Amino acid sequence: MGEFVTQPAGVAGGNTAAVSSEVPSFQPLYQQIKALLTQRLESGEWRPGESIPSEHELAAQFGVSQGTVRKAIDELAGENLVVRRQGKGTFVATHTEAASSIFRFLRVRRNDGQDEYPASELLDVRRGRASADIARAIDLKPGDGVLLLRRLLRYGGEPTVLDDITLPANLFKGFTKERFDVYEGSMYGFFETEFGVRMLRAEEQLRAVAADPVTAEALRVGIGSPLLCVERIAYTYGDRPVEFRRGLCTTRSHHYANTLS
Amino acid sequence: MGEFVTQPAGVAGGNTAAVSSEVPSFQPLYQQIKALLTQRLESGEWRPGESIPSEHELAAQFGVSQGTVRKAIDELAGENLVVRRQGKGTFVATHTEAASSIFRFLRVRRNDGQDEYPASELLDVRRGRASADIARAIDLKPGDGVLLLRRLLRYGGEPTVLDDITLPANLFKGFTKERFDVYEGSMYGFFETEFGVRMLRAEEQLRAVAADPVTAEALRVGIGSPLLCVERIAYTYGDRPVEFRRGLCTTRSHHYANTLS
DNA sequence: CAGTGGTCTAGACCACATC
DNA sequence: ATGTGGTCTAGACCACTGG
Repeated sequence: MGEFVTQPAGVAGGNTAAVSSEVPSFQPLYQQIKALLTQRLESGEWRPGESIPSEHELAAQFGVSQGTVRKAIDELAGENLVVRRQGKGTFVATHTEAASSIFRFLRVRRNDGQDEYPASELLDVRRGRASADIARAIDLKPGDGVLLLRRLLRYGGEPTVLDDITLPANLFKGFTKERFDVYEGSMYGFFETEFGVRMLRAEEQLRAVAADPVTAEALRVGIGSPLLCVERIAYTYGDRPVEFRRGLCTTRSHHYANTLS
Repeated sequence: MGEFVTQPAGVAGGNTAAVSSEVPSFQPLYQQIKALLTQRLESGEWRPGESIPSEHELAAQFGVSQGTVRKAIDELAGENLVVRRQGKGTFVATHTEAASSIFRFLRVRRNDGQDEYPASELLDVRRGRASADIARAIDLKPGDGVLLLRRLLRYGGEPTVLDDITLPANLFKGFTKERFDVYEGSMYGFFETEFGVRMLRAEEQLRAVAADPVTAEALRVGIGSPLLCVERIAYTYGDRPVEFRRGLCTTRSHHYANTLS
């Protein structure tokens, strides 16, 4: 046991003597384990929805106690990289499940409180070059190839959100409207299964804007009507940004829900 | 040791025999400890900013191991009821600290990314009766006495957010504009130190609306301009709602920031 | 039944803060 | 030097799932 250990194992905190001015200057064992697991997750060693080895087995692999592995996995579960299921195992998180996490990246809700999953219609797929703004947002060079999607969300048939989505072209080679239309499920589920791009986290900025003519027609509101503007940058492993999205949303019979805790 | 234990201690999971159809049918020891600690926190046994007993001492009091107390406190810290400080102790969370948690309930940021704490001006304090809507929102009976505050937030002198705040009158007896004006710090800090009401969690609904004449003048925007409308219900211990708030926000040079994770 | 995650213990030692 | 939270261990037992 312990032959797979690539980090100073068995040290139990004895690694105080950092060479020079490093920021952490001390890293708990379970953080090292977590980093190793994250690496293996990112590498695709286990696919989304599959189970990873049991805590016991990982403990043996790394030559540490089960409690230490447990703490590492606890953090991964807290970051939604992984899902624990008692009695069954620990599974790589996936966007392709009807689990409760469907609304993790979808904050637009009906005012009456009913949970309704909207229908998504892809209106347009184009290829283009990143503007300076977009390039800065998703860490590209201006002029890099991007994919431009326009997408409409309908709640109960009512057009509610018009999204403009920008993706780095090199990560989504072979993207076509037809391929998306055939796919059943959420957009992030599509990205995950078809292109291996997993969205883990996102930051959003919300503003109120006046409806421009094109959006007004798509959402069936008057020109100049107030719309909620939601700009999102979504990140994958290593906090690398891989999507910029600008959504315009009618809030006649819907709202954006958020919890502060 | 162990004489303070009020729950089946030392059982180590042996409490399977629930009498009949109860929902949990089994509650981990650390959850019971957590419930006891929450109770003592709510009772005011320790005041905000004060330290609670050490893990070692609590373990002795409850007659359980330190690891079990630790897990209970971990969850309390996760819910921001309590703050851990290595080497110093565990402290009751407070809104009256310039810590990083100042922006926990303040999501309006400048577009340029600079963190600026806005100036707050209380424009009006009135007493009134709860409308049916408000009563439902904060769990009052229609006609119950409420406190109605109007408050303006300025960022760099620029009027940006106009808040209408409704509070149950019985929890805020003796509230006056003068008392607030004298107080230094955030509104929730004021509620906490002056009235013992601690806001722990909030739910918000965001919409885009057109500026009415009064708001337009206060925020120096044109009538009908799009404004971000933020409705909030804030909760204290036991998830009891104790504040309804409706804020209207210009998003010319500001935005509402949110992280999805 | 065996295998998995979940709880709990008792004790050791480390990092940090304070005196 | 002491007391605090933070890490780690080795092992036991429990709850849940599935064959």
